[in-house]
Amino acid sequence: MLYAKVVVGLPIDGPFDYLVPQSWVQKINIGVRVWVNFGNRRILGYVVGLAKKTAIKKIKPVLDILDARAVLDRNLLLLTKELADYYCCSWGEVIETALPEALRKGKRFSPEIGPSQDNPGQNSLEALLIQDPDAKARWDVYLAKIKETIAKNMSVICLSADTRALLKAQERISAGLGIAPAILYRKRAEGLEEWTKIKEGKARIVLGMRSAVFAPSNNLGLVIVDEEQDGSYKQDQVPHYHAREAAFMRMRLEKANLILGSSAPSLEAMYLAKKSKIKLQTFPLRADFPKVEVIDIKNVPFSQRKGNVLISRYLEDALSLTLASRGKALLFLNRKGFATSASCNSCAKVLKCPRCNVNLVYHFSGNQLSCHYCNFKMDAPKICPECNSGYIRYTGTGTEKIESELSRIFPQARISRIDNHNKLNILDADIFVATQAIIKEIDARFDLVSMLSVDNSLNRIDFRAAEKTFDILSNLVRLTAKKLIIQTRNPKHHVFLALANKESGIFYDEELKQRRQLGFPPYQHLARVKVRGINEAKVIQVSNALFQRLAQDTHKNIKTISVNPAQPAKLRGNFYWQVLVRAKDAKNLSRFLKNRLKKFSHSGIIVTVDVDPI
DNA sequence: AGCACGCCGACT
DNA sequence: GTCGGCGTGCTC
Repeated sequence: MLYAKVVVGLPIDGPFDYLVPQSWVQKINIGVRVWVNFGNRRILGYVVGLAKKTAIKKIKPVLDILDARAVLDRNLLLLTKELADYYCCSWGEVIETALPEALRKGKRFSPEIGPSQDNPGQNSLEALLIQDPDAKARWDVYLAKIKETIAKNMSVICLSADTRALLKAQERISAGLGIAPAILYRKRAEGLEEWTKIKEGKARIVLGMRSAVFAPSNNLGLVIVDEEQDGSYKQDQVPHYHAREAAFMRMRLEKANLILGSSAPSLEAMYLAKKSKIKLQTFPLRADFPKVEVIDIKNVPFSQRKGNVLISRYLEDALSLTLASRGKALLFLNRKGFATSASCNSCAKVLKCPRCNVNLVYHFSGNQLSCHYCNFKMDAPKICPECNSGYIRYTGTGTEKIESELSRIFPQARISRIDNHNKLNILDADIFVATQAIIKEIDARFDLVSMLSVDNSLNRIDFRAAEKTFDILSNLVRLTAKKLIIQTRNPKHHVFLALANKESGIFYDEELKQRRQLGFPPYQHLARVKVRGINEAKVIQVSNALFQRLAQDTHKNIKTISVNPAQPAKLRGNFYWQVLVRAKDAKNLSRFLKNRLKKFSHSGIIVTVDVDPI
C-alpha cells in the first residue's frame, strides 16, 4: 500500500494522507498536483511526501493525478515549507502563491523533459549587498554576474519592486546582454507559457516581481533583489512573505549566489553586512553630489499667508532664486488632495469615512471628499450635514493646496502637480509638486528640491519612520542637481546628519543602535496578530482575551507586547485590532503563535498573523 | 476557508 | 411542533 501526504491551499496545516490506487503507484511523484475529496468538497492538493504506512483509519483515495512530472521540485517544496514555518501559515497556502494561476485552478500541465543538464558549473554561495548612489553602478555588477552565471550553464532570477522598475530592468538586460529575459507575472493566465519555458530550461534569465522568487528555474546560480529596501517585496495578504527573506532561503537551498542592491539599503540588509553575513560593496558618491541644507524652522519666519506652515521664507527665497536663473524645482509632499481634513465651523464635526472612520480628504478637482483607504467618494457639502448650519472649513495641506499656494506666491511661474494621471515633462513647468507614489518614476534632475513636512514623516508612530524618511530623502538626492533643502525642527536627527555629511554610516550606526536598545527589528522579530470583525465590541473583547492568553505564556525569548487598535482601526466596515508579539527567532515565534491560535476561534472574528510586518 | 452538526427563539 | 439563527469543530 502506498499513501500520499497531501497539503491543500487552506489555512489548515496537514499534511493529510490519501491512498494511492494500485494502478497509480508508478505514476505518482512528490511535487505533483492531485484531486482529492476533502471533507465534503473535491479540491486540489499537493503531494509533499509518500509513505508505506498510515496511522489514519478512514482513508480516502487520490481521485486523479494531474501531473506526470512534479510541478514543484525538491527545492521549491523545501522553500515553501520553510516559508510556511517562518510566516505562520500553512504549507499549502505558500504552495498556492508559488504556482501560476492556471496550475492553481487545476489546468493539466505536461512540460517537455528538461534538457540534459550539461554539467552545471560549481558555485560559491555568496551573498552581496551593493549600496550605490544610483542604479547605474549596481546594474553593471548585476549584468557581469548574470553573464558569468549563464556561462556556467546556470540560471538567474532577478526581482524588481514594481512594474516600472521591471520594464527598466528588462531593457537593461536586453541591451546589456542581448538576451530577452522571461517575464513572470503571477496574475496573468497566459503566464503559464513563460513558466513552462523556464521549467523546461528554455529560459535562463527570469525577471519578475515578488512572486518570481518561486520561478521554477533549473540549476539556479544567482538571485538578484533590486531595490531590496522596497516595501512592495512584502505581501500584504497571507502568506505575508518578504521576497528578500525568501530569496535568502532559496539561495541557501540551491547553493546559489545572492545580490541585494539599493541606494538606501534596509536596516535588515545593513545589519547582515555589519555581522559579515553578507558582503558589502559600496560605490563613491557622484562627483556633483548636491548641497544638502538642513534648515532649523523652530524660529524661522514663514510666508505671511495664514495657514502656510510648509514653505519657510528661506525655501521661498531659494525658489525665487531658482526661478530667476530659469532653473527647475521639485517639492515633495506625501499627501494627496487639497486639504487633509474637513470640519464644520460651527459644530466642529469632522467629516469621516463612514466605512473606515478616517478623515475624508478634500480634492479640489471634482470638488469631492474621498477616503484614502477605501476610495469612498462624496460631493463636498456646502453646509455641515451634521448640524445643517455651519459651513465646512478645510485644514491640513495636500499637494493640491501647495500647488495653489505656489501660484499665489509665484504668479509668474509655471506650476505642475504630478500625480498618477499626468506624467512629468521637465519642459512643462518650473516648479513641480509630487507625492511618493510617483517619485520613483521621475528620471530628471532638478536644481532645487525640498521635502515638505519632513518632520511629519519622521514623527509617525512607526519604528521604521526614520528608515522610510531616509529612503525618500536618498531618492530625492538622486533627483537633485544643485541643492536639497530640508526644513525641520529637529536638525540634529541622524537622518539629516547623514545626508548633510554625505555619510550614510551616520544614519545606519545610530538607527541600528536605537533598534537594538528598543528590541526592534532587525535585532528581534515582531509579529502582528490582527483581529478583524464587523462587531466592534466583540473585536475589542476578543483582542483583549487574546492578549491575556498570549501574555500568560512566559515563554523564554517570546514577549507579548501590546494590544491596541490597528491602523486604520476601521476599514470597509470591519473593525481591526492588533496584538504585537516580539521574539528573537522568527520561526519560534511563528510556531508559538500557530500553536496558541489553533484553539482560539470566535465566531464572526477572523485572526491573521503577519510576521515581520512593515 | 467552507461546511455540517447542534442547540435555542418565532413562525406556518 | 419545525425552520433557521449562528456558535463550534473537523477536514486524511
